[in-house]
Amino acid sequence: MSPLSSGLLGDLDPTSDRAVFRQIADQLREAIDRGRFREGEKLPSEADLVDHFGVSRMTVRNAFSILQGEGLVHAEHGRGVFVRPRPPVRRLASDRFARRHREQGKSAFIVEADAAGSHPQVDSLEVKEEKASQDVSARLGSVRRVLARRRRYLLDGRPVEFATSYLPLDIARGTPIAEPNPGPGGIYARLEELGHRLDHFEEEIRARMPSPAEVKTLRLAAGVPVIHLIRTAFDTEGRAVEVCDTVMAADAYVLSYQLPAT
Amino acid sequence: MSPLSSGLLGDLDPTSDRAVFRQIADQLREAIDRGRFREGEKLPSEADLVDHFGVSRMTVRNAFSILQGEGLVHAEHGRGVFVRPRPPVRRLASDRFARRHREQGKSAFIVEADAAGSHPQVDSLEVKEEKASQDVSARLGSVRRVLARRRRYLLDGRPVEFATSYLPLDIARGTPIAEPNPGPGGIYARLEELGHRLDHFEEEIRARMPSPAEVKTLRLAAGVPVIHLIRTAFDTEGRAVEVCDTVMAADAYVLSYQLPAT
DNA sequence: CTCCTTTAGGTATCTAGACGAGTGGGCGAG
DNA sequence: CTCGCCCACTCGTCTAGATACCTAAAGGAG
Repeated sequence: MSPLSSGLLGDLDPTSDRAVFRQIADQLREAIDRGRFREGEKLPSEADLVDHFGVSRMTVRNAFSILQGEGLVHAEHGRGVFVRPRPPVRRLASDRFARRHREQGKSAFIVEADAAGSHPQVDSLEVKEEKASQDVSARLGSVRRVLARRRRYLLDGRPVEFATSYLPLDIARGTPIAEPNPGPGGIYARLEELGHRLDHFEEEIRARMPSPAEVKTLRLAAGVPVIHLIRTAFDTEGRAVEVCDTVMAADAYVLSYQLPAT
Repeated sequence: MSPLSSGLLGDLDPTSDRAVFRQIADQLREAIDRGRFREGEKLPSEADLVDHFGVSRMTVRNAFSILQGEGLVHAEHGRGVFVRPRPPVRRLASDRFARRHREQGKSAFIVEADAAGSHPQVDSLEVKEEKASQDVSARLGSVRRVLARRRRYLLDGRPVEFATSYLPLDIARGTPIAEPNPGPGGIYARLEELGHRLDHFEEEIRARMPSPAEVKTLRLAAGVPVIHLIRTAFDTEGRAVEVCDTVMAADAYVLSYQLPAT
């Protein structure tokens, strides 16, 4: 019964080359951008728009699917289509692996989330030895088998990233690193105790659309890309001692780096 | 005419809860992942799949639209649907603004692309004074108006990124920085000549789906996110002397950073 | 008052078909 | 042999339903 309170949306331009469903998407997008619909607010229903624009339902759904692909809205079965709220983001500073942050007790993720007032969780822990992929082997310097540590991170119940660390067996086997809980300061603290003093990290960053498996693991909404980060840790002798492969929900992160100008 | 050479695709599972169009998308995705269809290769036409699976055309199109959203395939009007080739990527190293790279002559982008054997172009140059956005003003330390330098970068004819640099007027006005071509070494070289010795940069990285305007400017295919990078340059006195806002086609870039472990 | 059922209003999926428009190969006219 | 046209194939857009299933609120049974 909401006859689309007049003024929110305009009319179609039948002379335009632009497809009708695109015009509808354009109008909705603009209305959202202008704040006519606020975050979390319900958009007009498909039926409302069918009436308003005098088009068939598929055309309206087509328009919505564009906006979904852009990550602007999300549909809830049986409820409606809503403006997607921007979730709070986690900022990753480039000094997040500084030694001083390791001295503490808990893992970096937990400490940081607690400080930000969120409720952190770590999940689906798995530690096992396995064959190194070609890529990991190349990064670690031709290792055949590795210790893999898999885990998923959640913030206030929402999965935000999952990561796998790979370590050469000659370093990790039989050490606390091979335990589910490696102890205070995480595996970097253990690596240093084992005599592998860390020198620097190298991070490679890509962004892409998630695979279906990633959508499931991170419970991603439509139109949310992932940030794929591959970090390699080097000790003072120049040896790569760990590769960490991380996939993050892009809408939950801002990465921050400092570069010297020299 | 191509009755879908048997074996490439299987059958539907009518007992499955999974929607038919998802099952079709799953099969196509798996076939692509397994290399049954190679990069650039044409997938079966909509009509082929309608015959093969015995479903309506909209159902097949729905399946294709999923794969398009994942960035796996792209459709060409009148030709077919093709496996999207992975374009060559540009690697951005974290030392790309090191002073030694500035001494040369040409801009960083040109030098680097030439070295990689590609044909670089810079485009849609615009230099003008304007009101600072709230965000830019905050980053530059409460400046009201700024000099904005806009440009777009292309590699072998393909747009890969566009960027806007913002500089405080008291620094840039009346200098070569306000010229379309700031001269060898780019604006960072000019800033140092003007006495603003650069100390470090701060980069903030986000990934998201592009706006329609960004799709147009970067000629982005469906299912390709953008990397949004905001760099702030600081001089040795701790003053922010430039903010550069860059939007990159995510499928064309790998960013690389070095972090100290100390 | 609580709990279950009903029902109205949403979206999800699917069908069947129509017309438009871009592409590229074949064929006939010259 | 060459050029231009036509046609088959292909994706793009749109219509008009039908059925399924989910959600939330109203109403009735206990």
